[in-house]
Amino acid sequence: MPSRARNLPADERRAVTVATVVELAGEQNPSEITTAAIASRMNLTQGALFRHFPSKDAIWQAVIAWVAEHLLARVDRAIEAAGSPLAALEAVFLTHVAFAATYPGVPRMIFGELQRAEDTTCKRMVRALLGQYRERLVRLIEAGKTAGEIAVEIDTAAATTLFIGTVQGLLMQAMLAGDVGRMRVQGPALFALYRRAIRSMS
Amino acid sequence: MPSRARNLPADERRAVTVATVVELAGEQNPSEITTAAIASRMNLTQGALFRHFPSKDAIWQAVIAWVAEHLLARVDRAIEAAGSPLAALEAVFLTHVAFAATYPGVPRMIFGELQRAEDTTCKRMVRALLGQYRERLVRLIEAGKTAGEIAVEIDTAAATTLFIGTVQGLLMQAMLAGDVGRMRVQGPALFALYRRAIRSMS
DNA sequence: CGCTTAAGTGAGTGATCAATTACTCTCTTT
DNA sequence: AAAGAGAGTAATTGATCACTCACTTAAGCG
Repeated sequence: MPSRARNLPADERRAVTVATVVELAGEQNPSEITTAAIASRMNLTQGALFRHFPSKDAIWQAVIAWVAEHLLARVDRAIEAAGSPLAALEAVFLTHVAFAATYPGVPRMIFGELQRAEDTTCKRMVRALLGQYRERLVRLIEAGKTAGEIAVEIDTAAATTLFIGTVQGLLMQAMLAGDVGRMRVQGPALFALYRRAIRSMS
Repeated sequence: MPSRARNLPADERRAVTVATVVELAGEQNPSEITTAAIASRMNLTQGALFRHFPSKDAIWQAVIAWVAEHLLARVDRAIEAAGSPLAALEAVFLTHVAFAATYPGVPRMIFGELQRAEDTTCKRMVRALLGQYRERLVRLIEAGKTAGEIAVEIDTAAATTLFIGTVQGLLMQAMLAGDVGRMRVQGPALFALYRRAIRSMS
């Protein structure tokens, strides 16, 4: 969202920068996004960015913080609105898929950070985000077991890994086809399979 | 595998180069591997690489061709040795996981290529590889349906996506923990969940 | 209005990287 | 043993990138 307004206050400029990076990451390989490209999209000179961020890495940290905040907020809202643990899992799944379809750059960034070998601040932030996400899944799966919706003999850790992998598979399919919109269409069929994997045999 | 021999014949040098890139990709972000780093690992000067490859991109193409050849060969061997479609699916799964654990750089490369937005030769090769892989999965799942091992009401396309996603989830878990070895341990539990998702209810 | 402060400009700088090139070394073949 | 071909060296080139800085412009406030 390139604003026409000039001389934005610092916090707004930072927010616009984050939004711009998310937008650019949806169009190209995140690791190839240059500060010049970010600035150009914002109708700004490249040097101006460094008035608001001490380094390019700081920009990435701000972006990841934005993602963590918004994704987890949406997930929590989906969980609250659901009537049962299994319904909540489905709502989280569809929320996650919708988020990825809305901001296709986000999964690309997450992938990119994870495949980095060194333990950077960004990678640690991504790891923390996934940890919190996984925490919520564990809680739902355990609740589903006591509610009788999910088979008690299921390995909870494996079930969370499969949940994330299910989203992942959908994402990879979409990246292959270059069509993020199809994710929303294929999502329900994939979750149906996931439900078969974990449901109790009543 | 840096060879001590100097002045290798061209085809051997190309093979060593591919092996070196696969090795390096297991240690660092593939997109950050420089021609200087490859050469240095081979005890060679950077310029020498360009005697054998016209460009850096050509090196990547050779690496992806190597991956496609070896991964598919292992998968096909696993399928042939299995006694039933469902057993073959499990064998493919474990083979894939073992391959990723042996060459941790390979999934990193695949991810990296897929998240590239432009339609490069490398990305097309990765897409072709995944297409052939998916073809084999479709064949096994259809065979499993007629054999009564897999529920006929399953969406075959979704089942292949889930299969790949299952491996994917395992990989992401491993990349997060920085421990590729644990993949082999957690593999069976994950495939058990996948089996629950697709098996027939006899 | 005038002054202060924050935001933005635009031309750098040094580092890094893929690719090139002129030259040297090392095999193989006869 | 001589010679030619192929493999490797080492220095270089041009492009790109993150980051800097002296200067200019705009916004807000008494």
